[in-house]
Amino acid sequence: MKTEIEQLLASAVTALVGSALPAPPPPGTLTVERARDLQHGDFATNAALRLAKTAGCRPRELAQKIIDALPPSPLVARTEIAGAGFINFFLTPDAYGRELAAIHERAERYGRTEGDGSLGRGERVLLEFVSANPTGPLHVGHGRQAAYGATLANILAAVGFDVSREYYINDAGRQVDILAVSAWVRYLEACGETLPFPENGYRGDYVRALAQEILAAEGEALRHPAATVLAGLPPDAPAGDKEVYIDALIARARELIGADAFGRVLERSLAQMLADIRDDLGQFGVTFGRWYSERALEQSGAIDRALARLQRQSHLYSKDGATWFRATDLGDEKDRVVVRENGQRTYFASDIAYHLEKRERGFQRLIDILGADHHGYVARVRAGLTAMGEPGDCLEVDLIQFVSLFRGGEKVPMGKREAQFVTLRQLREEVGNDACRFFYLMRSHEQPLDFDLELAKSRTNENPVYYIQYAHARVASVMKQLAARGLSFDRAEGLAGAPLLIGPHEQAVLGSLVRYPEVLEQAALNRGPHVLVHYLRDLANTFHTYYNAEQFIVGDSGTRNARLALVLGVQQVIRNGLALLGVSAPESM
RNA sequence: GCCCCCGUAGCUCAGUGGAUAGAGCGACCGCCUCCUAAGCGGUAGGUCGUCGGUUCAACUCCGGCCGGGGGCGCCA
Repeated sequence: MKTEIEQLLASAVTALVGSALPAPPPPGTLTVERARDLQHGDFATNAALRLAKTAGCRPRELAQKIIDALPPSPLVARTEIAGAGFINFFLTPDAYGRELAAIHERAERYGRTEGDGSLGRGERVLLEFVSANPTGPLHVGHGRQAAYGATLANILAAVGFDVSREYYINDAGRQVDILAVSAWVRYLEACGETLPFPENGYRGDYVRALAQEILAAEGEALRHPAATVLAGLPPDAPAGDKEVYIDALIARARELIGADAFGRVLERSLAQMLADIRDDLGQFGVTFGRWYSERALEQSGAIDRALARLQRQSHLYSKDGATWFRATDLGDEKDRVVVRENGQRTYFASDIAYHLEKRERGFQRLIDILGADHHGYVARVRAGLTAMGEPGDCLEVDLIQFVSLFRGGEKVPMGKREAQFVTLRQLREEVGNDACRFFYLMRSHEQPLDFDLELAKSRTNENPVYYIQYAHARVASVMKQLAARGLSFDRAEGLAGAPLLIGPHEQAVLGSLVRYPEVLEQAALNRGPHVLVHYLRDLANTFHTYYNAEQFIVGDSGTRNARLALVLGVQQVIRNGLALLGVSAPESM
């Protein structure tokens, strides 16, 4: 609808070039927007205000010329000049009737666009999100990233982007060795050994579960006396350095049980963690087209290729025995190590290799969704891409602010390495998937989120989750009522009767309903799923208001079908919107 | 010290240059003999942190302060 009006405006202004206007207006000046106030019609444009200076006349005069040049349209009932020079467009009842028919016709595809006419124009986008280290269960912060990423992917796909979703598995570094050694220490405990747990180990209960699996698979073959394990190790924190200690412990484990057995412990632990993460996300309705292994990346030689490419462009140098990337040349605040003194590549090295590889696979746009604590990382990866000859702006990073849980007004303490943290799984089980996804998406991702557990769980009118779902269920209820009275819905008659929908509440519902496609585009452009959440709430509100004000929707035979066409349209749009959010649309509640 | 995010109603937050700044919750007052009251209507509540700048127009853009959160490793 909006694009049709914009096209009218564009053709009017184009017709004025040469007479009232010296030159065609710069792109982006000819936009129409939803009027905020009903008195201002349906759409408004400030084009005359913006073009008045170059036209050399007063805004209101130019507005009149534009109006005179507007081609006739079945959508526009009338126009007016308002305020300093706004042009307001009032739509015909038929304009809404057509859109309502489109909702019925396109059904679950309503709002979706694809191909050249769409916002995305089929551009290939790689959306990488969650990518949590497979060293423990997902926590509530990952949950927000998962909900955000999955919904953003849905929205981008709906407006015509060709979206691929990917999870990058950091399975190559030291942290998985730490996971393995943590599991082995718990295994030794399970065998009956007594030894201190490393400060820098993973101490969550899930590690004990891993130990039990190892015990079941290996028996006591990997058992060694605690004294042998600890002999000659440096002191752990607080007396010593916990990093040094755990590295020594890893080396000791390899030495005692052998590299093969250590590898089996590691593989088993990794596989178990990944299975848990995958299952957790799957239950949350979050799936990926590809789970990309850092080790696979390494084995493919991609990291070597990336480093060679940097070397060739003279972006690398040696200092203190390490190899550095001259990131400061490209906007980063300091240079970054890519190969450590001990010969190991850094996480950053594999990361830029991964991003290069994404480009090589043909993705025009790379979107990373990361926790807010990763913001420093943006400039350096972008610098890396630029150094390798890729456009730095092909990478976009959306940072997701932190989540705080509240229970009865009290903040729930969370910490990653401590045993006490709240997992996504616990959260989902406590409040349910629908409430969980809804609450995660309710706020802008740029805003820290206070997640109120009591509110999310409550089945009262305080809880915003059910409000939208209830509107959907209410329409289903109306249809049941219709059937119970031996009546049926005549779609053709309903759509033909759209001009009968002239009551103020009906107009309000129609006005809200037809905004859906615009809202999707706006949500996509802003990378803001919360825009959709707010819209659905607004639509549900206009519907509930109508429902309460209307005496009896199925009652009057003259308007019955038109009204049913309207409320079924509401139901369809709500269902489509909730589907993008990953929230169910129940038939009854 | 440097970098990022934020500051809007009592609380939680929408509003990325336009017309009289909005919503939910909380508070107060109303609405069920009929399609689900998980609903609806109404009232109260604001110098948009602050000072300056940019322009026809600033909550919105720019700069300085003040306040809150986060980040600055040869960790990931």
